[in-house]
Amino acid sequence: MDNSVLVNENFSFLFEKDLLNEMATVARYKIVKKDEFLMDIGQEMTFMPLIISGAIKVFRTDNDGDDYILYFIEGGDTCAMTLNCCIKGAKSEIKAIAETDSELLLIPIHKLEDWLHFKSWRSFVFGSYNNRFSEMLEAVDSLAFMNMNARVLKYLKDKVLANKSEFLEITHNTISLELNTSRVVISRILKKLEIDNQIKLHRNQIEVINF
Amino acid sequence: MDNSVLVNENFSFLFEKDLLNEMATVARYKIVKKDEFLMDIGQEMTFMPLIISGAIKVFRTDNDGDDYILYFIEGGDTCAMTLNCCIKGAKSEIKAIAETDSELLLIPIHKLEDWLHFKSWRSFVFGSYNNRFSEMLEAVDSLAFMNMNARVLKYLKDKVLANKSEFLEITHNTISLELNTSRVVISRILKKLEIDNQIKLHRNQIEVINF
DNA sequence: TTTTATGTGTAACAAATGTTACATTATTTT
DNA sequence: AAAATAATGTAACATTTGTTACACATAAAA
Repeated sequence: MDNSVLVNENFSFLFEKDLLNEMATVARYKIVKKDEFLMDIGQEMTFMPLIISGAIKVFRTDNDGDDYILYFIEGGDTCAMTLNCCIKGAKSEIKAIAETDSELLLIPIHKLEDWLHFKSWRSFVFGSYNNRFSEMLEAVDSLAFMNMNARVLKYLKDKVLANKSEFLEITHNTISLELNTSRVVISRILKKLEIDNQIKLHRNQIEVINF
Repeated sequence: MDNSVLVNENFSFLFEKDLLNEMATVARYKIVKKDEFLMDIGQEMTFMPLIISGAIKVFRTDNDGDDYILYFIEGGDTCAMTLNCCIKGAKSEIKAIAETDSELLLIPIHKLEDWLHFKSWRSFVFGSYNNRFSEMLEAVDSLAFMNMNARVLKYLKDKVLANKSEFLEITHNTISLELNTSRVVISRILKKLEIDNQIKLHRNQIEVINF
């Protein structure tokens, strides 16, 4: 399948015709497998990823290497940090990892600015910023206003959306790493959620109920 | 003092001549006093505030009306949430209050998009997004990785920068409201910081030492 | 000047979250 | 099949954060 078909099939509802044509000539198609790194802290970006299918998870990492998950990005969207990097030639402040096998369209970063004369591109860029900003606010909401119990449940529900499945293949330990807490805390909370009939626990799998 | 002088005196180092001229014709000068509201959650924005002098503090509020301070914005900057609102005609997701008496230049929101053909405006807009995004990340860092003790100290130091003074006129109760905790917790931590020689406590005033 | 409201200090206790330790089970490796 | 590894369950305890209660000091209002 050539770029032109790919671009038109996935983004014709988002962008105007001239932009789609330009995109087809400069974009590069890429497949990333689950858990593959897209971007790490301090890394300089050379492209903007547009997500065709799948989902990406975005983390913040502290000096000790501890992670905290910020949000998931799904199809038809892009990562605002990349947007920033484009303009400033700066380094990434976040870490992005494929949540599922995903298809991406990589756009050279200088195109971000070049394409601002396209109305649809401006809407897309500012819309993406807006979405990322809202997700950052949600991350703050969780941390500032919710207890661990509610945060774990929100994490699971967000993950269901990103994976398009109520059956999550994940271990308690992984959850504890992504929420920067300990495995025992997570196991305790998950057990409470199970007794409360919100999830069902299996080895390596959590089923989210009544979603 | 007319608008033209005002705009040129404060933003000539930031924007190109043509843009400064356009700005002078549409901008409105406004003074806000300490603790005055600039923006509330759910409110629709009709202008972008550029900060000439002073500082603004930005909060997130939950459904119970509890606040959490996100960051301070200082001179020569603007609020990214306003930027979002411009494009989407959306409502504010944050609350902004004058931290000190401040001078603002109010720009009608549709200008955000109109002026994107100015290189200096694009840099400013994307730069502002970038700054706001970094500050959101800092807010997450505090919440996800730091204990209350460190968060209070960071809050005080940020406040020193915003106020350009190591003598902060503030009560323990106000701090507790802005960090969404209780007054007793704050008093306890402040006392520890004082014993630790990082601050000095007075009635209605905290002095931050060795800044 | 008396009264009232506000700000701060601190003890005692409660609740939430984090840690250590170890048992049990399932899976993978040898 | 036996041994090693990984995932989960759970008790006991430690630490951090939040709550209640009250004393005392200062400032503002009557």
